[in-house]
Order: sequence, then C-alpha cells, then structure tokens
Amino acid sequence: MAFAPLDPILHNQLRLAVVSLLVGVEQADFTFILEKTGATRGNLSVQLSKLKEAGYIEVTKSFKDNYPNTSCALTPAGVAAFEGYVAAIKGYLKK
Amino acid sequence: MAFAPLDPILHNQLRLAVVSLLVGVEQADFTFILEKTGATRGNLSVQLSKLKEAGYIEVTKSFKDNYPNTSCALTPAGVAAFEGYVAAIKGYLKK
DNA sequence: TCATTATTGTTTATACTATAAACTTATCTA
DNA sequence: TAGATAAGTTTATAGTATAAACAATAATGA
Repeated sequence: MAFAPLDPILHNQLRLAVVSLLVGVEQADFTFILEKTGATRGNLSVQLSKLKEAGYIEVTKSFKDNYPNTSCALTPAGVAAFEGYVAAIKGYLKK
Repeated sequence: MAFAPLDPILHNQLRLAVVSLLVGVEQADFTFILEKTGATRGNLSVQLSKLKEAGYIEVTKSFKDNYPNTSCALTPAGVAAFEGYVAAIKGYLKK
C-alpha cells in the first residue's frame, strides 16, 4: 500500500471543510460557509483566497440587500482535486 | 453535518502514514517505516518524536546486528486517536 | 442629523509547523 | 587505516495557519 501525496491545498481543515460544503451545491455565500464551518471571518477570507488562487473555486462579489455578498462555487478543477484528495487519503485510513 | 476538529498531531501526511502503518502491526522499525513512507530520515525522526511526545507511539531503542535499532509501536492512546481521526475526517469526505 | 452599532469582509502580525540539509556516532570493508 | 555504509538527530528556514486589528459601508435611533 502506497501513501499517495496529499494535495497541500486541501490538506487543511478549513479549506477541506469549505470544499466539502461546496461539493454538490450550486454555490454558497461567505456568511453561510462561516456558520457551517465555525471559522473566523479572517481565517475564512484567507482560505477562500487560497482556494481561488489554486483555481479550485470561483468567487463572485456582488451586493445583496445593500450589503456586500461573496458567493463561492467549485470549479471543475476543484471537484477533481477533491475527488483526488478523497481517493488519496483513503489509502491512509484503512487498517 | 458538522465538521469535527481534526487532531493536529495526526493531520499531517507523514505522521498519519506512520500511524496508519503501525495500526494492526505489532511494531515497525525506523528503516522499515522509512522505506514504506518514502520520507527522509530527518523528517521521520522529527515526526516520530512528536508522535512519542503525544503519547501515540512507544519507541524502543536497542541494537540489532551491532547497529542501533529504533522500534515503534502504537499505544492504546494512539489507536484511539487514529480511530477518532478516521471518524472525524470521514465527515469531510462525504458528498 | 449625527453618533452608535451592525454587517461584511480584508490585511497583517506572529506563533507554529514541516521539511531537508547538515551533523553525529559507530561499524564494516578493502 | 582510510573510505564507505548504517542509523539516527539537530538545526536552519521557508512556509502555513490563525485570529486580532483594520476598513468601508449601512442601518438605527435619539
């Protein structure tokens, strides 16, 4: 059994939670992700930027009810990366 | 679905590989772990120390064929931590 | 109206972590 | 006895994760 490398972008608790949330969902707002993950705003902001920079999510900024609104959605690359990560880490979890 | 915290000791590629290797095995030597994980000696040494300090493994140093031999085995706490980690991360992997 | 609080995020400071290079100590071999 | 081999450890440093501090705007209410 080989230990496949784990994508360092996804091998982080908050980023993995974000991508996990986004899988199977059209999109999710900053505040929604914040509540679901229990992260701080600062941390979430940083990690969303990294996911965006990696090309794993697309971020759309707009206004909603007069307030800024940040919407996130997985890209195909993000989906593929998540699936790869899931497959890779399973190799570590089997007894 | 909640995102349970991931034990930071185990949420590391090499340490997770080591513990994964040790699960279901009586013990494993430094060199064996080195080959199976593909790690460098320095990195493995550091990560074994951290696992030991966390109480997850027991390290026994002896001599074998005139050379130093470092043998590692999971402690009950290590087994429990691994099982907890597996349960926790599964919550992140389901779509 | 204007001061206060609430909303939605970003920037930045820093403590922590992961990793490999360099080092150590001892043994084998020619 | 001079390399070469074996088995680890120490340490230097670049990178990462996280929350505190900051910013900009909007709503509220006295």
